[in-house]
Amino acid sequence: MSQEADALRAWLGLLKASNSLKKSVDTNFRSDFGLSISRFDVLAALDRAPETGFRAGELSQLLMVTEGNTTQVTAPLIRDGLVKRTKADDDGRVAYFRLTSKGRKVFDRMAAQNRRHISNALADLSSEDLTTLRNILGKIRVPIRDSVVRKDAA
Amino acid sequence: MSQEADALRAWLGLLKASNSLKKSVDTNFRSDFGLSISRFDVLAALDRAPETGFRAGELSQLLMVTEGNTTQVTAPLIRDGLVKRTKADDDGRVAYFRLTSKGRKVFDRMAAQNRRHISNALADLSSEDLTTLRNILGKIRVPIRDSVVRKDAA
DNA sequence: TATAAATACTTTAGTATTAAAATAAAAGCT
DNA sequence: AGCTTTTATTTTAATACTAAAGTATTTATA
Repeated sequence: MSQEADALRAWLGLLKASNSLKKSVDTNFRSDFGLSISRFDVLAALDRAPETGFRAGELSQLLMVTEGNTTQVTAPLIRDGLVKRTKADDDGRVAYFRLTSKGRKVFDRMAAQNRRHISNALADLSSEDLTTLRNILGKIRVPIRDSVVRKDAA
Repeated sequence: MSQEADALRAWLGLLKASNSLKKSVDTNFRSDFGLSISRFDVLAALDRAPETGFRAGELSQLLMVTEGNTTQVTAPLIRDGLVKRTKADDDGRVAYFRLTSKGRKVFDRMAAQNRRHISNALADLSSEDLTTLRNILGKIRVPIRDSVVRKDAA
């Protein structure tokens, strides 16, 4: 029965570790590049896109955010010339997003700094720790919400 | 040198696990109690407060958020009668926050559901996994930002 | 081929958050 | 007692996010 308590403690530890490291990454990005971690995430996703870029929907799925969020987070990146938004010529509804060369340059510098930052934060973890961590995290099963209102409760 | 890559992968796994479980907890809280995870966090902190409650500053520290945030997150809880805000009578600047009995009742139900939810999400982790996870997470050292502008750079 | 339905995205309204400015009260000089 | 500084909290302006409503555009169908 103490499994509940142990699980809860582990979860709180997970949340705390992730929050504080994330906050530190964000602070660094903001002061060194004037960009938030969310904007960095967009650049990182687009860096792996094909020539044509990603559609808004694809980008949202990769970033695990709503499409409305994608529209908004990309806006300042477009304004600042790091991302280019193009309308598909075969379907007027579709928008493609891709990195500009300026965007790629900025991303490369941010990514390099981020690798160092994270590597430093995890320096006390052995190579085995890193593997173990990933394995354990992989065992977490996020509960699917089952209480979705059934329209036809026949 | 591939430590950097391994560390980065572990970090991304950590972020993903924590984000998705947090989102699922939040979704449950909202649909079952109409409260966000942030508001639950306030109730949880106040549940452990002494009779007098916590001051705004103490609460902020515990929650690891700014005082401005505390003012705002508590506002709707006060409006809805789950939290009581009292001015200290010996120091006009200080505000104390504590749970009302209604607040405590709501918290108890939320906490119970949360324990089940988390326990379920971590059901595949052995008792040893839970310990190992906490140990590994404890090895993470969040980098202190050293670039603070020194006013007297003599 | 006109209209209905579906799709792709953007906009809007609201919550959560921070940093910085504003407010108010207490404490420390002189 | 009257300034000045410090302390405690709130308010304001801005970013990030979601859900739901709105806008086009395309596809299906009668």
